[in-house]
Amino acid sequence: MSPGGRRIKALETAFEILAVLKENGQMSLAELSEQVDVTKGTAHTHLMTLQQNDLVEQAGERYRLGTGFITYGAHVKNRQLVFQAGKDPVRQLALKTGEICEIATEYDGKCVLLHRFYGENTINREYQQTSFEQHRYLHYGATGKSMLAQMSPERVDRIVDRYGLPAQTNKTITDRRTLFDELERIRERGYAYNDEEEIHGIRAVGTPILSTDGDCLGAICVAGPGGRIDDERFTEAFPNLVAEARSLIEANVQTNDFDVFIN
Amino acid sequence: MSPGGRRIKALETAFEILAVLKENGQMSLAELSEQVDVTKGTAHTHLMTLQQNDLVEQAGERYRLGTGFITYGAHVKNRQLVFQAGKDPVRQLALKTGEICEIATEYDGKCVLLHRFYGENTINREYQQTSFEQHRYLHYGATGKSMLAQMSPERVDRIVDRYGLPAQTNKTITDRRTLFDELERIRERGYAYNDEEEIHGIRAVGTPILSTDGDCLGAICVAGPGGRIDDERFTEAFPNLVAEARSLIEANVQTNDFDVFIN
DNA sequence: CCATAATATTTGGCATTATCAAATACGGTA
DNA sequence: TACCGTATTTGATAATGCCAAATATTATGG
Repeated sequence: MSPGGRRIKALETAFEILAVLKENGQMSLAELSEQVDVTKGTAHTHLMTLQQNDLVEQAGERYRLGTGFITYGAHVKNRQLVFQAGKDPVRQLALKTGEICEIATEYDGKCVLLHRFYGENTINREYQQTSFEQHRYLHYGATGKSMLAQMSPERVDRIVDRYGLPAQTNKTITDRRTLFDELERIRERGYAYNDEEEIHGIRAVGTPILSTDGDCLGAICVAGPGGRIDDERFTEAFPNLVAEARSLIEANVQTNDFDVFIN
Repeated sequence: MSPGGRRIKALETAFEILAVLKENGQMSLAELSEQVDVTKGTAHTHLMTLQQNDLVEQAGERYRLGTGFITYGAHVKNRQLVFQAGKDPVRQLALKTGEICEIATEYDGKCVLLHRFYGENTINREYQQTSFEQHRYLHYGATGKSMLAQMSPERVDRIVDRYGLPAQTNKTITDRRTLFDELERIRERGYAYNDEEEIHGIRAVGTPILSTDGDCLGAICVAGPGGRIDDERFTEAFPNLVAEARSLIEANVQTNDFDVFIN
């Protein structure tokens, strides 16, 4: 992951500042310089440079992350093939099911949530926006497991070695053997279940999105509370709808019927 | 804007790299070092540091911006009061009108698009995702003008001095006098129109969102193609629906019925 | 109104290091 | 195998990031 070589130390200091700001929301210069372990003067010069580039903003005496991240983030998201090809079909999926639908991709062995669409059944604060704020473990959810199922066993092993299989609920897969069996079943079925493995009471059905030459571009899922998702929807209706969306998206990927590199 | 003082030069170099990468999408080391005007060695060390922090990723011999921006961006977005308070009402607005609805805020005299909700009428690629990738001029649209209308004349003057009033279509406001008149009318009405001022064929109705003590937190709007938005909807239905959403949001802001700093 | 304190900001100087230039390694091609 | 065009690493040094201390700012209380 981190191939030996030099690093720019000043940049690493800046990253520490950004990480601490993300952690704490907003901080005074004194708090910040204490946490990051640099003098106030140093922290100040860094903050000024970051501010000038919109990655930090200052409200009174408090510093926090700036709106520049929003535009950079949008750029990265918009250049994800699976998002470009998937946004319309997945939006349709959310409308049809009335539930939450997500598009995700994988980076560095973790799950990156790209977009979430809300169907009409979904109510206020049923889902945490903060899922976007950190990459999640792949073995937690339907999108993650869909993507794991597309990887070589060696790659899966390496990911598990690196991150382990921490539990999120009492149904989370925490055992390597169980995980490999599950991935096998996902490959057979073509889609993945998540039955309260990440959040109590939440079920989801997901499927990977493959490019023409078989690369896994990401995954999609539909998710909702168990109260609204009975076994019929969970095992019949949703898998069919998800498969349908997948076909649409993969057709989009093939025809490239969208602009990936528009400016 | 840039209060005198020192800067971290290495950080500025990193920002140049990020900006060039955003501009060009993806680049080889050679291209990049040429554009940024540093040696390949220097660029390489920077890229390694950026990559280690997920702000850059490497695909073969090409570098591009990384998924770390997505998580940082989500963090910033989720901490915007207007987004937390507005997301549910504006989603409802999109469902009711069937059109596109947006939540935006202002930073540094520009418009920052936070979120866009799609009603069922909206079709594939009707709107550019790239609006998220850069801050837009405030005088272009309904959200921007709503926010301008809440500022002091001095502040508006300073913004116009700084950015000018560039045209986007032949209906864009390009004259300071006209702008001030328009802002006055917006204040009287309580909402702003955008009749093809930003994009040919697109009309929008927007309104600011104010905090309890009168600060402007941001703005919302509903937008769609002229073909679907006749004068009745434009001047009657939409203003009412937008006003209704505004009331809901401002009530949310007051009661703080959401978690801004959840983790 | 001044004194006090706690903050942010600026400045001087030195040790660290970001940078350049050049050498090396790597990957594809003929 | 030799070649060429990449990326990557390395050595040396001029530049600068950093610390420590000085100054400015802002808020608070008597």
